[in-house]
Amino acid sequence: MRGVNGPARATGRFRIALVRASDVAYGQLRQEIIDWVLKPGTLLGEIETAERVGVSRTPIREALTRLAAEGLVTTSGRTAIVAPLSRKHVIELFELREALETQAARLAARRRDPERFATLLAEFRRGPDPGEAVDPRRPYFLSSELDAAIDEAADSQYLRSALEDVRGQMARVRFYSRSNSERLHRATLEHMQIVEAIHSGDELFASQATAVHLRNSLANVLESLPL
Amino acid sequence: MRGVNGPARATGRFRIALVRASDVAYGQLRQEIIDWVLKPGTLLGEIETAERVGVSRTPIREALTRLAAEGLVTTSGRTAIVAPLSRKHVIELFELREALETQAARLAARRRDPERFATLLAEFRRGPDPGEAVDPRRPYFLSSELDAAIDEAADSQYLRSALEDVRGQMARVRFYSRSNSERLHRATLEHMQIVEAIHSGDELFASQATAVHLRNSLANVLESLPL
DNA sequence: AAGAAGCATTATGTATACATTTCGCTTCTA
DNA sequence: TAGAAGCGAAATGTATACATAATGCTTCTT
Repeated sequence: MRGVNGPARATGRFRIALVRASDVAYGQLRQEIIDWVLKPGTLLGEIETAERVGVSRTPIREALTRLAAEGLVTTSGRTAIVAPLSRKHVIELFELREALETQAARLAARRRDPERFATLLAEFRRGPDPGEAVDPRRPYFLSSELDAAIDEAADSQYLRSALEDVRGQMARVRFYSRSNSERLHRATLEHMQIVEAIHSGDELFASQATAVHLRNSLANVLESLPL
Repeated sequence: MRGVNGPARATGRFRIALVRASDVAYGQLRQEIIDWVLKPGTLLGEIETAERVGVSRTPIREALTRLAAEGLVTTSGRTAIVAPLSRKHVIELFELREALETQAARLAARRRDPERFATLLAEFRRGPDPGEAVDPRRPYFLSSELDAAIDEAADSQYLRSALEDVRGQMARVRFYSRSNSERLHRATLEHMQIVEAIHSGDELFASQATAVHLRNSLANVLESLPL
């Protein structure tokens, strides 16, 4: 397999940025771990993984290193495995998440652009247009909109990158725990309360409402988690 | 340079674990960054770094990937540089640190072994033995003892690993900001208050005392930081 | 003289070769 | 039959070869 390497290709005046093989490997493995195609504990042999993904061992190694730093892969001795995920792991994940999200909410309340959160609040309050079908994915969309707005408002680089790692883990947890429409509704209400607190610049209540939301969320996850 | 590879060597019934070249590279680069031998913004070319450290590019690449995940190296496009460190970076680092340390203190107060923190408190209270010289490094030693005790008591894996990354960054900041003996004394008093709070199981006060300590610490760092 | 174009050097990204260890299987022995 | 020892296959760790892109310098043109 010669001559397939090189990170980018220039064609005329346009530059077509070919993604690096290590990025492809990282993205694919990450998605497969989140989607439980690769289950917790699965052994990630370099050679086997390289052949499966279709690149050589070098970019696989880099991808595995990155995933290990992100917490999705654990390296026990010489071998890399998909990070285990027990109830204890989930609980500890939420302990980190609580630390990060409450701080992010507090900073967001301190620095937010009120316009931005007024708009977001309107989106939360707006139901489906008349005659339009209810989009079951809308709560998830709104939730990620909120995450993005908080990240932007909090404007704290290190906090943000720590949160990104945690969200990757959360995606994996959420994929496996069954979503409950009753819980989904209540979660949306909790999100609205957080948006309101940030909008009004109430740091304390923003962090408290976030803490409450996370406790409820953890309880729901643990309840619906078949582990 | 052939035949120098291989991760471990078995000799008789003892196994002498040879460290991997990537670990050596990681450790050396990390220390050099923390000690400001490699200053913020320094370009870390793979070839040059490999020759300097004395290994090939492969382990250097892994070390750089790890350092990037840890936040000590920034990768802007294709090139890796030692992570910049402005006042803004320091402030944002403390925003993350506040989130993590207050949570760790809270969890530690919840789960601590009272004996452990009673012992630690005694160590804090004990002055130098009669006739013994005052050890100027003692405050730093006590501080890291406290960190270890909190990590152990909090018993939360993800939180701990996030804290480890932050502490690496902090070591770099601390190395550059001048230590002030007046501040050092007050910091020790603040530490004692944290130990007391955790010892008595007072979660709220443990996190509050930690927050206060971090604010004071940040103020001191910013004051003595020649950036 | 200033700017653009082209070429050479150098760096990164990837693949692969090779040394060594580890792990599993077989076989031998008590 | 159980356990240990030895052998072989496979995997990891490292070095290096090679392809391509980026960078800087020279040169040509207007």
